[in-house]
Amino acid sequence: MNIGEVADKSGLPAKTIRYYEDIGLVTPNRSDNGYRQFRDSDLHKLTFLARARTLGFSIEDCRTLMALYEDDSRASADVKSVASQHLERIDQKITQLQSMRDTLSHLVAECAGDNRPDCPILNDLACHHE
Amino acid sequence: MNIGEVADKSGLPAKTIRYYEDIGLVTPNRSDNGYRQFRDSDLHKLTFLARARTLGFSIEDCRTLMALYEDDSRASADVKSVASQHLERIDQKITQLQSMRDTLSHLVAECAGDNRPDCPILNDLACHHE
DNA sequence: CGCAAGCCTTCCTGTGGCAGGAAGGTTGTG
DNA sequence: CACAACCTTCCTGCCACAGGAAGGCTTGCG
Repeated sequence: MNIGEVADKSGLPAKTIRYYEDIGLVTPNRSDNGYRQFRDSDLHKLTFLARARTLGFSIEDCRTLMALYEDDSRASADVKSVASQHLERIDQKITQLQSMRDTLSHLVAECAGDNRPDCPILNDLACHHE
Repeated sequence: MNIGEVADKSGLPAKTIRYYEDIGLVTPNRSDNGYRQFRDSDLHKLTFLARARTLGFSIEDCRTLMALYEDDSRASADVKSVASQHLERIDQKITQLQSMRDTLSHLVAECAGDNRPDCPILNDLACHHE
C-alpha cells in the first residue's frame, strides 16, 4: 500500500503518517521508486495510533502503549497506569475549563450586549484580581 | 518600575512581559541604561492581560479586548460577542474532553491492572474503529 | 577600590503535533 | 505525449511562551 491508501484507511492525513515515521512510530519499507510501502501490520499500527490520539493520549503515551501492545508478556497494570494518569490529566483540564466556563457565563449573562460602553466583562478583567 | 517589579505585581513572568512587548501588547519606555520603564498604566494593562489569560482568552482575543477596553465609545455588544465565542469554544472543548473521559474511565474500570497481559484498554485501541 | 550578587539586556533554540507549500520525481490515462 | 494525480524531501509556521547563553548595569560590602 502507498501512503494515500493507508491515509484513507487509517483516517490519518499523509502528513501525519510521514511525521510518525520521522519520530519512529512506524517504519514502512520503501519501493524501488522511493515510495513508502505499508504492510497490513503498519496499517494496523496506524489505526491503533489514530484511536489512541482521539482518546487524547500524547505521542509519547502512544509510543509506550504501542510498545506494551507488542509485548506479549506485558502486565495490564502498566497499561492501566498510563491510562489512569491520562484520565487524571483530563479530569484536571475539565475542572479548569469548567471554572473558566462558570466565570465567563456569569459575565456574559450580565452583559447587556447593546451599544452602550458599560460592560461587566471588561469591569471584571480590569478589576485587580490578586 | 523595572520588569522585576511589574512581574511581581502582575503575577506574570518577566519572560512573558517581554514577549507581550514583542507582539505589541504593551509598550514600556526605556531608561538611559536600556532597562524597560513601566508606568502604572502598563502594570494595569498587564494585570488585565493576566486576568484575561486565566479566563482562557487567546492572545488575539486579548488584543481585541484591550482595544475595546481603551475605547470609551465601545459597544458592550462587541465585548459580549468576543466572550460568547470564547465561551462556545470552551463548551466544545469540555464536551470533547468529557467524551474522552467517559470512554477512558470505562476502559480503566474494566482493566484488571494485574500482571497478566490481557487488557481491555489495548483491545479497544487495537480494535478497528471506523 | 575591587568584587560578588542580583538585577537587566538581546538573541537563539525548543516545545507538541503537525499543516502548508515549494520544487521536483513517478505513474496511469486519454 | 501531455496532463493529472500521485509520491518524495525540505523548509517554514503555528501558539505562547520557557530555558539558557553571553554580556551590561547597579548596589552593597569589606
